[in-house]
Amino acid sequence: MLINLLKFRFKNALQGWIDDPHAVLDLIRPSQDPKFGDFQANLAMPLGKQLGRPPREIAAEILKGLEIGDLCTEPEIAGPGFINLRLRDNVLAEFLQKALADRDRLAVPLLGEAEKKRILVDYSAPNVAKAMHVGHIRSTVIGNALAHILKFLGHEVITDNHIGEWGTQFGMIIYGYRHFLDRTAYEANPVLELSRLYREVRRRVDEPGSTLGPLVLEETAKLHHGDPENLALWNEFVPVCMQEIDRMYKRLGIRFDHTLGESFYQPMLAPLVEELLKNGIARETEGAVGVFLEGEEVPMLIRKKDGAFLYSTTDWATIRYRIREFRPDTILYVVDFRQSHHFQQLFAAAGKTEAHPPELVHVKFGTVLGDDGKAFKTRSGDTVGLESLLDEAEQRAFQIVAANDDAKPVEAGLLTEDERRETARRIGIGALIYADLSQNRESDYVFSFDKMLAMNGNTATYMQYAYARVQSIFGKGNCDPETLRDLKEPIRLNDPRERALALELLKFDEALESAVRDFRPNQLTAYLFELANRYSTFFEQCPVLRAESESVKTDRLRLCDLTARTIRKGLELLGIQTVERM
RNA sequence: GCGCUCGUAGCUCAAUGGAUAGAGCAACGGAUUUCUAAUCCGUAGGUUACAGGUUCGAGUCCUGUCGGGCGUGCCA
Repeated sequence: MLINLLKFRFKNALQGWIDDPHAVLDLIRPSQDPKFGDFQANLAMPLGKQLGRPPREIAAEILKGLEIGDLCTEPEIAGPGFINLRLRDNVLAEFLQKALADRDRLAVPLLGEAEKKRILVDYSAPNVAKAMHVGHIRSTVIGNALAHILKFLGHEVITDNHIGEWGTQFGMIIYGYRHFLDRTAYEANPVLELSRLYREVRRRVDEPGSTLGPLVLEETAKLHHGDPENLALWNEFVPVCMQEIDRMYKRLGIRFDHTLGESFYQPMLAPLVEELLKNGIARETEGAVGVFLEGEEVPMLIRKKDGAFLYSTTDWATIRYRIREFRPDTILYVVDFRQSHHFQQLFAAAGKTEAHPPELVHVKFGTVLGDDGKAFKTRSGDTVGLESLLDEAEQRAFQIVAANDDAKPVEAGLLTEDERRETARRIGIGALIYADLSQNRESDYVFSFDKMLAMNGNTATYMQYAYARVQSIFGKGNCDPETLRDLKEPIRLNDPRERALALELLKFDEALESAVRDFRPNQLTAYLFELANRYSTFFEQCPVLRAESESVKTDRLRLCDLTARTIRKGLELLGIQTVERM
């Protein structure tokens, strides 16, 4: 909001004597340091170079033509030619009032029709053969957050969970089921037993000198060819696995518009390969069928020599189906970076069959590592199950919630047992989601229970706490925030802490935009942390209910209300809930 | 071998080519008869792996070296 206004004014000032004002407008940014004002324009340096004149001279000239007096105090030229801008308090107040009055969007503008896109987000995509583990959480929470933010900004978003239930892993399970089944264990907990069978077969296949590999592949091939017995087993296994997976999504508060698994595309695979063979895009190679792509050493295989299909085949068919069915402008694949090469090939391949392929983006993320820097495993060599992680998060949160509640004076009003449990659930799950989202998604991260479930410092809890403290003020002051939202009196910002908070509140829209620009939710977590931080400082230094006058009190309450709503909306977009008391 | 990717404080991580590289944790020192201390204020901690280069300006871009991770036709 603020920055766009400034850009517009600069554009007008540059019009006429600069060829392409748009190229340099991105150099208007929030200041890194408050002493450089609220915003800084860094465009005089490159323009100076371009025009062969001293940057400070250029900056002065820009200022001469810049009509900005209504928005900012007198701009300063500093250093090599930075233009430092400080907004007038009445301008901040005006925007705060707009945000306060906007019940749904906090004055975050909706995208114009021209900028709107239809975006399909492919994320989570668990493998039903294996129990969901800590690695799955990344795709799930990142995809969910991106989908929410994109939608809030005005894009049309379609989410699709591309469940893995048709690959070689099923051959392993079927083979395991026939040879190593523990019937009692299966009846007690089928998913656990299937997942054990998977690991068991996997282990045996990987043993040196093992002859199991071909037998396992044969089971997969039989399934793909419609063998009734294997199909019957498949039909038995998938629903129980899906129940398990759905339970996780429910706990995480995640829903998909579509859940079209690999098997959904199964009927399209054979025709696709035939078509590609016929039109010469694919050809036979060493008994298999592959597509030879420019610049690639090896072909992308789409049919094995035993006739079974590969994930490239399914993914290709999926792209075609999505184009036909959803007509997306963009498809995002929120998938582990180790599949980079696969997507690179797939995207290139899709370009061969689709006349106007959508923009295809691999939103890749790093691996979850152990202390040793290797892919994360527990001591027993297993990955950490997602369910036990969720359980532990909630348990830890419960301990802290209960301890804090007990420590409160009785008159503060204790939580009921149910409230404690629900509060712990929101805080624990929130901590887990936040720990993941707050990292740059492209880096690997070292798994640590303590870090992932931490509830101090830069965590969701910190924001939930700030939110709860606002609610507490409204409760104690017996004030309905609704009564503050349409006040006409301008907000006065007399204290530097008030002003710092106000300025941050007005950057919400920019935080959202930067979170989707490079598909990095950590841009939003960083913003929310900064916001909560400024609120905490304000909270310490600026009494609200005991303010020196009624008008100061009202203005501070308005800041409190907008802070709470911004935090709640921000967390909600990340898939994290707030609590009224904690 | 080739390709991709990463290397930032003791640890975990930030930083759309912009000014003096920032947080959290850990450490140390302060603040509480509280509008909720799950907090705040402060101190300390850096040759951004190394060497060149491009640029008015480089943690960021380019080249090389060293080190890690991943990928490299019948898994996903």
